[in-house]
Amino acid sequence: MTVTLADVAARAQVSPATVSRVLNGNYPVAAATRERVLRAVDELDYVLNGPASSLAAATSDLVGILVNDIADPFFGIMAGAVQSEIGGPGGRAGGERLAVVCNTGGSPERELTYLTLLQRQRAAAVVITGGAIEDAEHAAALNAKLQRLTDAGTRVVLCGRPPAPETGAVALSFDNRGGGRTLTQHLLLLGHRTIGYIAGPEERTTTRHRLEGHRDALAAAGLPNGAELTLHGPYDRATGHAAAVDLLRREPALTAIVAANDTVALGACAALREAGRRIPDDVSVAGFDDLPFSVDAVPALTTVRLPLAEAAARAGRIAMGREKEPSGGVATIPGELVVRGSTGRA
Amino acid sequence: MTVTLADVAARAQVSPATVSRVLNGNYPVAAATRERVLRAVDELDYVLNGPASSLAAATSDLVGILVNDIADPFFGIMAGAVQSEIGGPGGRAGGERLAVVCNTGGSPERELTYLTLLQRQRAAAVVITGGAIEDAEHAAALNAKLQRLTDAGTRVVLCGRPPAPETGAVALSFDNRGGGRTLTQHLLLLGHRTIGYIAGPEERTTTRHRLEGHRDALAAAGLPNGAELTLHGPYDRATGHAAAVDLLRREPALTAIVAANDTVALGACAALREAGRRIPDDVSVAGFDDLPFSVDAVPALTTVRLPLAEAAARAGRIAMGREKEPSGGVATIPGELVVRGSTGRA
DNA sequence: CTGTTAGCGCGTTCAT
DNA sequence: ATGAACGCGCTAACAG
Repeated sequence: MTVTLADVAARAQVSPATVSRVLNGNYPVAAATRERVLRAVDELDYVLNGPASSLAAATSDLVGILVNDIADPFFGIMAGAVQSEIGGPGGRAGGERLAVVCNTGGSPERELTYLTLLQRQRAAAVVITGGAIEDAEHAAALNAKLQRLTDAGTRVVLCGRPPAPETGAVALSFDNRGGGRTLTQHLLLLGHRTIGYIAGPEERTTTRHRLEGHRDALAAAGLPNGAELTLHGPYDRATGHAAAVDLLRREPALTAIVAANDTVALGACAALREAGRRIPDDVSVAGFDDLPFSVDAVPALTTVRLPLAEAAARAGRIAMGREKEPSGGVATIPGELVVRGSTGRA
Repeated sequence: MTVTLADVAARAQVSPATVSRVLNGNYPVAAATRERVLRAVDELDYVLNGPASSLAAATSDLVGILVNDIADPFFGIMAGAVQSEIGGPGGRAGGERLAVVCNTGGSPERELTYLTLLQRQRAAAVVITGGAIEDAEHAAALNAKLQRLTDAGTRVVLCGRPPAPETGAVALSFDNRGGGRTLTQHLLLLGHRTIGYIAGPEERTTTRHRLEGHRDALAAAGLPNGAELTLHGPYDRATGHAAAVDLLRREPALTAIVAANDTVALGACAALREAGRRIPDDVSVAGFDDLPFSVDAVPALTTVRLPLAEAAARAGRIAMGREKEPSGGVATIPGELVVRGSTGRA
């Protein structure tokens, strides 16, 4: 049979309440008593029943982390950073909180389903990473859900996505638009005029903002928005490869390609090499995010660095109430242009 | 106040028991009644209380996944694959199970702590990824913990680590030794005789097995084991970079470097380039794992492909009881040599 | 500082 | 096919 708190109490000759207090460390207990209790716990190999204590306390030690795809370093880095901040003192039962990582695959339905599941678990907090899906119906459903979560006392932090006004959720957004603008300005400065753009999936804030930044820069230079040299696709290598092939076919004279992110850029580089184009001599290539492998690309990738780990760590601390929210519940985190070998003069 | 099962029951004019049955779908309920109940659930925005049902049912919908570092694609890929298999029908309450990802950072203490935390949550299953730490004391403690988990009905699957005999845990191990041997054989065949080896951290099964395979191949060719050209370090880029610099200093005449994994290999490549050595003309480089970025390295990395996603998916299915265990509870998964541009004739 | 008393919300017998 | 009653194991008042 499974050993319970009462068993420990009996063995330590104290009341169940005292055992609970020792285990949670929330109330003062005499050192001698505590010692006796801990010994009993040890001797009986007792392990607290999480569901039971969550039920009684009406809160759990679970923290949800929503990601598109945990296998993608972009999300893996953020998930790891959040997790590193949710432990430590402050929680019940030793202060160890558990991270529930939910792969939404970018699906609105799964996003909502997971939030319901986390609500069911009475999660202490939820961190939602990555851009949002731009669909009015889904946005309404999502915001309603966020509202309900925050009403129930679950702290919600958005990391890398635009604010969700009136929901009680805190937002740490990346300045994707500014980053996109800076990147394209850099290329324009190098003399590029015919620039292909491999965008992310449509209907996503990240995609739209980065693209808008690109077009902002183009417009500021008096150039057309290059819509006919803009292709969309998932944030993966295959997209970059296929799109680069396509771009080369459409416009053999292009001198630069901007990719939605570093992974896509890597695919584009491969296609360029296969087509016999030298980087950056014939075609410059730029990415976004500055994922760890980007510095080791050959040539190293020019990109926009997003402080993923720092931002996610901050999101984790805010979710735990260990850092105060930004004023207005919203903060915009800038990206930083990192110029490396993959871009050069046109 | 939070709405409970009883509220739903009242609104649907049925007993709480009936609502429970509808929600869990485990007992027959008249279609009309079910309809009424579901409508009430919807109208009240009712969300099941997870802790309460876990307490009553003595089991939860949580599945633990232990990883060294979720930001490392090696682990991210496995975690994602496990998660993709733990949903679906079979569980309670809609069959959706939640993945609790635990970053151990390779620390034995954290490994044990997380297992206790998962035991506390009454996790339905636990998948432990990556190699084990070779320390008798820790191994004993770990095995005892695994034993207790399996005794309590938690299914435990080891993915990418050697079996833990007598614990009730199923093991899907990678043939790191065979992979290491094959890789070094490949280099020997290309005429390399002075080979540097950048191993992983000491005291880890993965490190030891890959290194043993390397030495097996060396021995079979009648060569010394090359201990003086073997360096240890964490599985990261910095290790690869620093070790390659060191190796070049110790043995300027070396013609090949084998790295503990692809990430380390990338760091070594960078150091080699900085030192003016061409790959593979001057020095061949090989990695291990075949992570996604390896094909895009320049030159593309020769490596040993491990079917991470497939193995982890299988681990997930076994953990859910949806696939039968391998005979004896142990399966060895082979790696596959992938020859690309980073290795050439000596 | 410690013991006593009530539930927390649900699943599951047993009846019907 | 449905209802009534009990208990899962623990925490949180309230006493003392």
